[in-house]
This record gives sequence, structure tokens and C-alpha cells, in this order.
Amino acid sequence: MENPDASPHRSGCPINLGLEVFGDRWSLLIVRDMMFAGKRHFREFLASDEAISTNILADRLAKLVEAGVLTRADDPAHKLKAIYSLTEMGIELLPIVAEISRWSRKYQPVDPELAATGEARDRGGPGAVAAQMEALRRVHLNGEN
Amino acid sequence: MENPDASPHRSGCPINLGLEVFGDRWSLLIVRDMMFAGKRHFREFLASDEAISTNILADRLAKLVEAGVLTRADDPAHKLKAIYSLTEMGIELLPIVAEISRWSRKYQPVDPELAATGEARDRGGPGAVAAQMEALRRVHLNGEN
DNA sequence: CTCCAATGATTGCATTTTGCAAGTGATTGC
DNA sequence: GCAATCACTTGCAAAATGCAATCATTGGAG
Repeated sequence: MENPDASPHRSGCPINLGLEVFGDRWSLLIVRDMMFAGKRHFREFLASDEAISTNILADRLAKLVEAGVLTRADDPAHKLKAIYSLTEMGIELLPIVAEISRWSRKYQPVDPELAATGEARDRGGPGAVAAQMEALRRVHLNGEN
Repeated sequence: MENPDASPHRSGCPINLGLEVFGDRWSLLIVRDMMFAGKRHFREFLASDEAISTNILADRLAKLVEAGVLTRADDPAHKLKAIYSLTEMGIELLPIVAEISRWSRKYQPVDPELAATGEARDRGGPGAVAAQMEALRRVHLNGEN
């Protein structure tokens, strides 16, 4: 116990606690890749447009696993391959990601092609987000929750 | 023109473009203070629980103004005081902030007292967020939009 | 068997960002 | 006048980031 009084959090505010988990330029991009591109492996995340570097990716994956947003497992077919899954906690980040998408599509110079899935979700009305979350549960939570 | 080919963005993905504006540990806390605590002045932001330092605060305020999320004006009563206002773009960050709050209240060790306003918003059902945004418009957009 | 490409990382190092404390100049209240 | 207040700026150490090279292991081809 080096410092028994050290509080791990800056405050107990919900916004702050969320930002402490995913408030950086990379974490939600990893979550996005899992949700919309079906990525599960280290090399797949590396291939995204934003060009994350290997040390940052390894660091963020470890932090997201520690936070309970992702889990890491050995691929049964390839011992070398690690396979990452979203937890229920991670899947429930989708409403946040969807709102960020909506805001950016309204106010930022988004690539129309990359905006298409978000637009489709909006057209789906309420329930589209819930349906997408259900689909993610079927892929990522294999009866182990 | 030091580098005429420099693209200002890592990618045109909506999630990425949003994170480039507010994807850090501080920006959304400033927005939160304006939305829920009615803060408008530099010194008020400094007084928050998370203890932002003056140089970071000055940097983030400038970046948010440049991004179009906030505006800065001289206080008519006090020449020394700067007064910050949310733009419509900034007010429309509320759905994102509200979803972060929901997620954190479900999964993080939030302070119950600080969670109360979010819980009330949830109890208000859909429309509570829109109503809160309308209230912010009345305060921050004085007929100048 | 042996080689070799592919795997998820780690390491070293330069650059950038952050955090903290002190200080700045202008202005206001008394 | 003059101390207090205002929004910042500056200097400097520490931490995070970005980039390139490298690592140990493994699976498959020949």
C-alpha cells in the first residue's frame, strides 16, 4: 500500500467516469471497429484508416479489457491469435457511439460513404440501436454471460 | 503554406471526427459544466471537482471556440470577464453527454448525488433531453442564431 | 525436419501533451 | 490609491504519443 488515500478517480461524476474509461482519441475507434467492421484481431485493428500504432493499440486493448469493456481469449484454431470480444458493458457503448455519429454527420465533414451505416440506423428509428445491440450480443456473448 | 498536402483529419469517419473535437479527458467536462451547472466564466470552470489546470482550460476553451462548439464574448458588465456560451452545435452535444451519463450510472461507481440529474432525465422519458436542449437555447442563443 | 511468413506484442527514442506552480497585465471595488 | 480579481501565459518536469525496429512463438510449405 504505497498510498492508501489515493483515490483512483478525479470525481464521482458520471461524465467524468465515462471519460476516464474511453475519453481519448483511440478507445472508441477500437470499439467502433468491433461493432461495425466485425474486427476481432490485433492485426485487423491496425489496418484502420486512422493508423493506430502497435504500442498504443496494445495499451488501449489492455486498458479496455481491464475496464471490462472487452475480453481477450486465445483463438482455439490459432494459438497465436488473440480474439477480442465485446462484453455487455462494451455493447452498451453503442448508444454513445451512435449519438457521436449523429452529431458528426450533422456538423463535421464526414465521408458520405462512411456515414451510410449511421444514416441507415437513423432511418430505422428508435429500436434500430437496440436491434444492432442484440445482433452484437449474438456474436460476442456466446452463452457465457 | 508549410505543407499544402497536410490533411487535417485522420479519416472521414463520423466517430473519428467527433473524437477529434472532444475526444479527450477535459472538453466534455467543460461542456457538462455549462449545461448542468450554468458555468460561463473561466474561474467557474476552474472550480470543478476534477481540478483542471489553467493552461489546459485555456487551451480547451480556445479549441472548442475554434471548433464552433462555444463562443467567447466580453462580459458587458465586467470588462475583465469573458463569458462563454454554447452554440447550437454545442447544445446538440447533450444527447452524447446524456448517453455517457446513462452508461456510467449503469457500470461505474458514480456518486449518487451527482447521478441524480441524469436519473431525473431518464425518468422524464424521451423528450426530456429535447426539453433540456430547448432550455439551453433560451439561455445561450439570445436571438443571434 | 527446416525454413519462413504471420501472430500479438515489446523496446528504444524523439516529439508532443499534460500537469503544476508561479507570474502577467488589465481592471474593479473599496 | 491599492489590494483583490480577472483571464490568461510562461517555465519546466513528467507522462503520453508516434514511429521504426525487434521479439518470441507458431503454423504451414516444402
